[in-house]
Amino acid sequence: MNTINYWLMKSEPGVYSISDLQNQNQTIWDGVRNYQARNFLRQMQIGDLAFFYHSNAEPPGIFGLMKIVETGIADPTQFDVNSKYYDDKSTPESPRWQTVKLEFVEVFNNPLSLSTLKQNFHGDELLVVKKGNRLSVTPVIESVGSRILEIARDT
DNA sequence: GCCAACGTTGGC
DNA sequence: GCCAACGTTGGC
Repeated sequence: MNTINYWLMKSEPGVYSISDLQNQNQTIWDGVRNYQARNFLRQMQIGDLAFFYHSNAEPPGIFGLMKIVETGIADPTQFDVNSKYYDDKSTPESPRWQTVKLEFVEVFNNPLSLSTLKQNFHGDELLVVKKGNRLSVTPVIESVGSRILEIARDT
């Protein structure tokens, strides 16, 4: 079966924003150092769609869409002694942190701020609106994902 | 394996 | 800047 999954991925726009991805077209999503988030990265399939969420932003929310174009990439920053994401327990033979390559799809006409998301979805439907949730990579159930797309593309 | 101390995330 | 809600670390 080749079902397309939806994901939500957070980044602080001051560090890396949807505009940065638009300019670059593709990026490796590096720097994730949380096991639960990494496990979701491992589950991603080529062709899956991911919402780009701006955290620590004004306002926080979903601002665009990207697509997974490559999976199972060893995060290069884990081997870089000068990176803040360096992990001395990880080796190239058995890397601890895997990630994906993403391609820009679109900037949303109607971004969905966190408050808008809270009006439309509950915490059990969409983890990012759940109080206390800090995961930077989360799955989005399909019906919620397509509803977000509808709202985001509405003109 | 427990859990206190500490660090981080991220909304407000 | 505040602080709630986590996750991680390390002594025992």
